[in-house]
Amino acid sequence: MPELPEVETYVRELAPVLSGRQVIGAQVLWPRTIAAPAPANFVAQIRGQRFHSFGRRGKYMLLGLESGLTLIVHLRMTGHLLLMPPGAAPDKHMHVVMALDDGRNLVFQDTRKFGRLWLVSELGPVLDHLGPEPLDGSFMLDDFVQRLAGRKAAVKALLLDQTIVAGVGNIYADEALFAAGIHPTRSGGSLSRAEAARLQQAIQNVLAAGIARAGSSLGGSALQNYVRPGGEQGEFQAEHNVFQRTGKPCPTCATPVERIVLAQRGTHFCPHCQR
DNA sequence: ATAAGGCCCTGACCGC
DNA sequence: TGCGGTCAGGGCCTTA
Repeated sequence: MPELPEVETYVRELAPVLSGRQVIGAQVLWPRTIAAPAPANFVAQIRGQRFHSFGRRGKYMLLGLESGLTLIVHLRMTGHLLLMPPGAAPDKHMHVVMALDDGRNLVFQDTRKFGRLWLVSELGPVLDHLGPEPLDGSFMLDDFVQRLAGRKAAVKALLLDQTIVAGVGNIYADEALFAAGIHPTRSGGSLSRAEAARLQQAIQNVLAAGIARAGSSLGGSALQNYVRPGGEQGEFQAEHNVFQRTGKPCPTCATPVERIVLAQRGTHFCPHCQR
């Protein structure tokens, strides 16, 4: 599933190939994909726009256009933003097709239809709810400690809350808790300052490592899982210590990795190393 | 304010 | 082989 490292990989790989390209037309095949504006207005407004700048906030991709509008893309579970050569075969999961001036198509494809696109002049309404960005120096220990203080919810659930820290999803939450040696069911408020500091550092480390390996592609078909804009897989799954490794030995102590359900999410951890 | 649960979706997988 | 049921899950919404 696309989290911060996967979205960052998208931005880095799309920037050099999309920069300066113009959208000459667009089709919306599943209207609910367009969060704003109304789909007909989205089609009218994106026509003629030229890609100009590339950024990311949490799990949101920010594709800046020359006019000042921004195309915001959230891939959610199974979304892909693919750059397809001329004449590539369409499939039923392609919900938005943007024709580019070089003959290629920029296609939003999403099996489960949870992903969303916005075309907006102001980012605030879409992004303002997000907590600090974990890798740009705005993720401060004092603030993190304060956000966890008094919280009874499991620390794993709090890591998935995008208002506490932006961009962490199920994979990197489990991996960060493992790296910090913290049990996922611990309440947020029960963490000492030293534990919060370890967790903060672990979040930054696993996200940076994920980016360095172009994200995590898990088993299954390309339709279901993260692949890069050109269709290639990421490589960070080879470095997962606990995520989707139920029953396999913990790399540190060889205790079998356990799986529980927490906040409606599969949660993987080492019962010996994480306390 | 916080926590918990439902909802959106559909392919993969399981048991019969 | 075919079929029905269950599962996965990010963010948003409702409820308590």
